[in-house]
Amino acid sequence: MSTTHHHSDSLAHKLADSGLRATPQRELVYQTILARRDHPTADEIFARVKSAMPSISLATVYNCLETLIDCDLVRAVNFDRAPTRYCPNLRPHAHFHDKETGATHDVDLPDDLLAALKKILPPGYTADAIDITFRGHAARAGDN
Amino acid sequence: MSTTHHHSDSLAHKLADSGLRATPQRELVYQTILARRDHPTADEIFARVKSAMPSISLATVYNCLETLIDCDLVRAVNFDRAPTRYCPNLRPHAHFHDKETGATHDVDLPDDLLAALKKILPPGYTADAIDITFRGHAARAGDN
DNA sequence: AGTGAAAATTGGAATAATTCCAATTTAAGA
DNA sequence: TCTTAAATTGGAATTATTCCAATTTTCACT
Repeated sequence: MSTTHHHSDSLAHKLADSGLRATPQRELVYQTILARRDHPTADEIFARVKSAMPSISLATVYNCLETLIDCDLVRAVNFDRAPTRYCPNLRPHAHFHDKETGATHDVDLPDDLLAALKKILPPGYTADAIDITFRGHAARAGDN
Repeated sequence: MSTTHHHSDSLAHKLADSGLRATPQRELVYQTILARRDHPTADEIFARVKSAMPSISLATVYNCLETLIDCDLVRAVNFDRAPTRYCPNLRPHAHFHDKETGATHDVDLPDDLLAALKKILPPGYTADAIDITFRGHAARAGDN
């Protein structure tokens, strides 16, 4: 009925498609990533999830994340050597990493640009995935 | 006189520009990265460097790499959570990571594409750097 | 050439994200 | 209900990297 419900269903289906089970831990981790799309780390997800399910372990959070990634429900995002962050945006997009605030924003990637990118590959090379990360800063209110 | 010599000079100059010293360790690490542009890890660089200078330590290799990066002589390249790799190519380029062989190739990035990429940022966002990584595979000789 | 201060190197300990593992718990089907 | 495979759990292990304190080197200035 609710939007949340809708997402749970899609989770259950996607898991079933891969022959996996829809456990409470997996649902919770998924809903938590969906609730605030701020690219949390595994530790942050663990912290958020614990209040609703105090018995969950960090290992399980890692396991769930791996499962969600395998089912293409979540993407892992890496900036340099920093802890991996997790992103529920499945559309093709780049990431903007703000050096000053540490925040991460999604930047939609137009189809034509994606196509242009693939064209710069030498013949014989096939890209299954492209990761694009901008690093910089956003003008703050008051900047001029 | 030699090409190698030329590079050493540029190293010394770039270091001096930043008020840093051109030590034998820094020269050697830099020459080693330049000798085979195969994006080695710190451990690999350490192994290659030890034969010419057995007394060098891994900590020094890390220190030298950090220095070279600060002087813009070398770029750090990260693929997912794998160990950082080091790249002496200073021109704007993307990286192609071959899943099958593990090899990394540079892919030159045309100016117009770079410009097009910067245009997708929302107003107010400024990118100081863009990292682009393709993951995929290269057709092998014999593939059809 | 000699000296002193700052910078660089070194080995080893410390850190931290992630993975591994063996034991227990849970779930789904016969 | 029973069986079996899958999932979860806590803690140990791994590993790239950073930190640290002690030593060595370098450079500028006499």
